Amino acid sequence: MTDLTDVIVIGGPTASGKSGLALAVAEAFGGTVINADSMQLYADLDVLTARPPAEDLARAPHRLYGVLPAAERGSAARWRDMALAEIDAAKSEGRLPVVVGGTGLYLRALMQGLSEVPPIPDEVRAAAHARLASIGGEAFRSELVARDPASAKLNPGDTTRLTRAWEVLEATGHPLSHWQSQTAQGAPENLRFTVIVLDPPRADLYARCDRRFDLMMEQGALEEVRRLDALAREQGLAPDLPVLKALGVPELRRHLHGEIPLDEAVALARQSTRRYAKRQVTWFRHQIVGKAPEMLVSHTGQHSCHTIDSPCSEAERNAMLGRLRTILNY
RNA sequence: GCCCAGGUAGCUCAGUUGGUAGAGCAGGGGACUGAAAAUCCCCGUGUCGGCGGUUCGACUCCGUCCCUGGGCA
Repeated sequence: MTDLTDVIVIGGPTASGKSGLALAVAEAFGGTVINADSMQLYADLDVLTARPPAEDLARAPHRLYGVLPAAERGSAARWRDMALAEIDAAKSEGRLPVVVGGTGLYLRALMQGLSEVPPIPDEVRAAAHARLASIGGEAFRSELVARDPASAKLNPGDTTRLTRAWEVLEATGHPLSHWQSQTAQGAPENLRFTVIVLDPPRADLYARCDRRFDLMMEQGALEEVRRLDALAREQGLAPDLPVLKALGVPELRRHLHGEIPLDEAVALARQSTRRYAKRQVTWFRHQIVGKAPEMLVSHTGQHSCHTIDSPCSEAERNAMLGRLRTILNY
């Protein structure tokens, strides 16, 4: 053995069976499951984010599920810090960290690191939004490009990245591209990642997405959104908070506000779930699997990446556990 | 059986006075560095229901047959 700590990373689109596989791995190797899903982080979304049920939580330690209140904003950097801390904690208990989730950016941030951009004050951030809202995307982009030519690659409609570029320039005096080219956290030391990416056939995946949303409705998704909606009203939550953008939340809220019938809300929510799954497939294909070699090369070069089709079948799952047994020398 | 209205992309439909088709949705592909379940970008060839006919040329006009709605018997 080495002084490295093995970390299992499980990614893939929503409803592909990640959580089930993670639990199986954790049970087989004495692991701790660590959430890498941006929405399962929030306490107020339980059924709608398909958080593991109580009986699963009882079978292995689970971390970073439901740890943030609705009013807070998570971020890739914040999650990375929390995840590294949990990996350390698991390590000190002699448990295998099993990081699982569909937020590709988080997983890549964990394995590859982010640039070290100074924190942006809330006022600057608010100013960026205000400016964009007052002059529009085209003009906002033009202004930005005049000061930071590298941001010319951004599309006028890409408001998220435009405001990010603007606020970094404004708050730090350097363009975002400067930070991105000059700083990088890199891969964490003393960790060896074994990445498993789930990639079910598209038709199966979509069928599972649809079925799962129906199941969420049966489990009280509407009630959950009703509570969240009431909370948003009482606390005057900002409409652009991440929780309020979780799949199904905007659609079900529209129904609760009397704008659309329930069946239409459900159809729309299933639709956005499928689209999201497709985006995830693209992300994992190019940003994780496609970049795995360069991303995974770190202090030992021993990391590995595996893609499997159907983690739902007992056979595939057992085969994967067998491979891990070899990799982990267990 | 008769009378209407339709049969055009996976779905719902446009299609100008005949010059071999285009929207929305669905779907597909892609981007992605502190909001990422976010935010964006790109992609439309299909026996125009079948077969005949008129015409230089038919999704378009004529005939006929098939199918689907609705009405009358």
